[in-house]
Amino acid sequence: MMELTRKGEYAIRGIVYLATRPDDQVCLLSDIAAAVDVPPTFLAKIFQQFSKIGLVKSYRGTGGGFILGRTADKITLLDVVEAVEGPIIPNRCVTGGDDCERSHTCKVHPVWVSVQKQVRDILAAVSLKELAGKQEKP
Amino acid sequence: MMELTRKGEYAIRGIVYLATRPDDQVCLLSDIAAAVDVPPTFLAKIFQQFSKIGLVKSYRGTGGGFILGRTADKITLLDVVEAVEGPIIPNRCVTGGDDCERSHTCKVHPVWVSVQKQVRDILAAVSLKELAGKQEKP
DNA sequence: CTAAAAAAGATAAAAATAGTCTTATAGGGG
DNA sequence: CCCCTATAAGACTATTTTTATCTTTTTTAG
Ligand code: SF4
Ligand code: SF4
Repeated sequence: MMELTRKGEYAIRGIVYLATRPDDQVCLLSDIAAAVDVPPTFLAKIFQQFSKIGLVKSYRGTGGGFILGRTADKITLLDVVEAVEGPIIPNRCVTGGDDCERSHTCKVHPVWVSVQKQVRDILAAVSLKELAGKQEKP
Repeated sequence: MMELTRKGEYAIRGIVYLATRPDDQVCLLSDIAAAVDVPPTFLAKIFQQFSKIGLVKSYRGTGGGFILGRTADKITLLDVVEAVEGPIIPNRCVTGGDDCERSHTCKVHPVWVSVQKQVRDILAAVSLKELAGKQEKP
């Protein structure tokens, strides 16, 4: 259970690759797709989602492509995963909107709250900077 | 992402209810299904899976039904969830069988290992006894 | 023998996933 | 202005998974 979809996996690979490139280099989608071995049309959809929420910035037309929307240390794995997979919801009672009428008395409910928090915390603690292994200015 | 399916949710509800019953009382599937508001035929499939791995013990024929396969304190949420949803696999590189050829160098891989461990630990720490709120012998 | 109850397997509708394809839009260069 | 390149957006499709239901078989108490 709880498996990341291909879309999520592709999303991570794509944006991590982008983070390894020089900060100001506009990257072609086709180059990214080839580098991380993802169907280009599928990756296009993913990057469109990134673009909408500002994770990446896109340039159209000749010389166009993608760069990160903010510096790599300000983008976490949680940002990336939630961008394409939606929020981390281990069960329907932890959507924030209190979906299950049993949740007030249910002894299982707090377990899912805990799972959600732990997973979010782990993913939020990892930035693209670390994943890309960018070297600091000397 | 990572949402428990209805099957998983139903499975938990069903077996937790069973754990609230007196230890030696054989319960009808139809009673359990009604009590936890799950389609009886669907719950039947779920309890068949439980039965196969010994989480519950089934009795066929007249007077038949289900009881827990072992005491409630020896059955964890992890047991229940994995019984019907399969192992906790946050990404395809943490199946145990090392599926992704990138996993040796991939910086993301350890994150999924960590997620998997945390979730498993949380679920394994909760037993049906706690969930059922069984009272101790005085 | 018979009625009750779970086991097993076949079937099926609905939803999610994993893509593909086509058209529109924007920008740069000649 | 026209053409080439590149992303944006939306329609479309195939496959897989989920969520069941139905039917037949097996078991067992009485
Ligand atoms: S775990 Fe409890 S609160 Fe959450 S969906 Fe299930 S019954 Fe409802
Ligand atoms: S996170 Fe890394 S090791 Fe895991 S599947 Fe993705 S590329 Fe492979």
